[in-house]
Amino acid sequence: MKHKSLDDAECPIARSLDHVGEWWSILILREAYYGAKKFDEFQKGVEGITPSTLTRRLKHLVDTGLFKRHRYSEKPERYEYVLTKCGRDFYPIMWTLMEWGNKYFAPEGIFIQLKNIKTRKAAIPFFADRNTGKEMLPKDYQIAPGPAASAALYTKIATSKQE
Amino acid sequence: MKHKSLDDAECPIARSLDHVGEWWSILILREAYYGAKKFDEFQKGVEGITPSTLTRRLKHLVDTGLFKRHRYSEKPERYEYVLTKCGRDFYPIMWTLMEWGNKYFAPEGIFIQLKNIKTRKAAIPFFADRNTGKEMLPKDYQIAPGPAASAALYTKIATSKQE
DNA sequence: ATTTTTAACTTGCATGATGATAGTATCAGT
DNA sequence: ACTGATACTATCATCATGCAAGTTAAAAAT
Repeated sequence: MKHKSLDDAECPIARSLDHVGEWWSILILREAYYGAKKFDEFQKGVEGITPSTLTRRLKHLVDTGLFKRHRYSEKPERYEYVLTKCGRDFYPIMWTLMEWGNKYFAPEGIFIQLKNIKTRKAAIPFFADRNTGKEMLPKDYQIAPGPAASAALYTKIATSKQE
Repeated sequence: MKHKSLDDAECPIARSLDHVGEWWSILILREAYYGAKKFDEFQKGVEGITPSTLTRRLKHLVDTGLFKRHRYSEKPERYEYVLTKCGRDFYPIMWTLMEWGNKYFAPEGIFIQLKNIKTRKAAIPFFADRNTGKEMLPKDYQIAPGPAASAALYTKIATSKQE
């Protein structure tokens, strides 16, 4: 789809989506977390993606800094796609998407879940605030303008009655 | 974009994306968290969206259970879009997208952030595991097959070398 | 009484992105 | 020479989107 870049929007959510908001991008990242590095691994893991789309998406993810394209073979020219720090730090979004999906869209039961590697116990993740050490509940927090917010954004948020 | 539904995929991430994976959807949800309910509020808040796309997206979000279309006026036929529980429970994904965007794509500084309503202090969210009460670090956790996983999925995950 | 405004869309068209399918290029091994 | 692995590229019909304008219907303003 044609749509303008959100990279200059005054909103970190919009900017994040500018990097991973297109179809397939997050599924490609999921495969990377599973350990995929090579083109074919992504193609097999992400069911239904066409090679041309995979090429485009990988290129975009490399261009915006989530993957690094690394040449792992000289003679036959071969590349692999490895996550950068930025790409690795995407994991909280992956985890929350997984939890939300498990909660609302898994009537047949849980397909995948997070497990503690040592104890083998399924994790029950929740948000906590480092200031208090306590759980962050939506009723106690709201989105507020930060130091770099423009006057317009400030007004927009100030006059909104958040849920 | 034309693409098959991921609703039957054995992956909660794919299923979640089936609901909110299209362009604009998450931005529309963001506006809902700001308090938007009416069509025009969404259109003003989500910069650049066209009314036809907004109509389609709202319809999809209503169809898949994130919003409820509620008639708030009889004489002039008027509807508003209110979040369901499922839609409200999307907030962790919104929060993590916001944090990730603030961390990597906000060179000018923070535009918006989460604040504790009482203390007015900016939150520093992190994941904790209810089993241990401690922070969940990616190195200690991995994606594992759940009770409903098929043999094929089990094999796929078992043979992957996760990062 | 007439005009303007508000609210919630719909319609039509050109453009751009995607899915399906097939094909290319290079090298390794048999 | 042939097969297979790896990493794509090419073509084309179809679908989704952006853009701009129009619609409906009531309320509010003049």
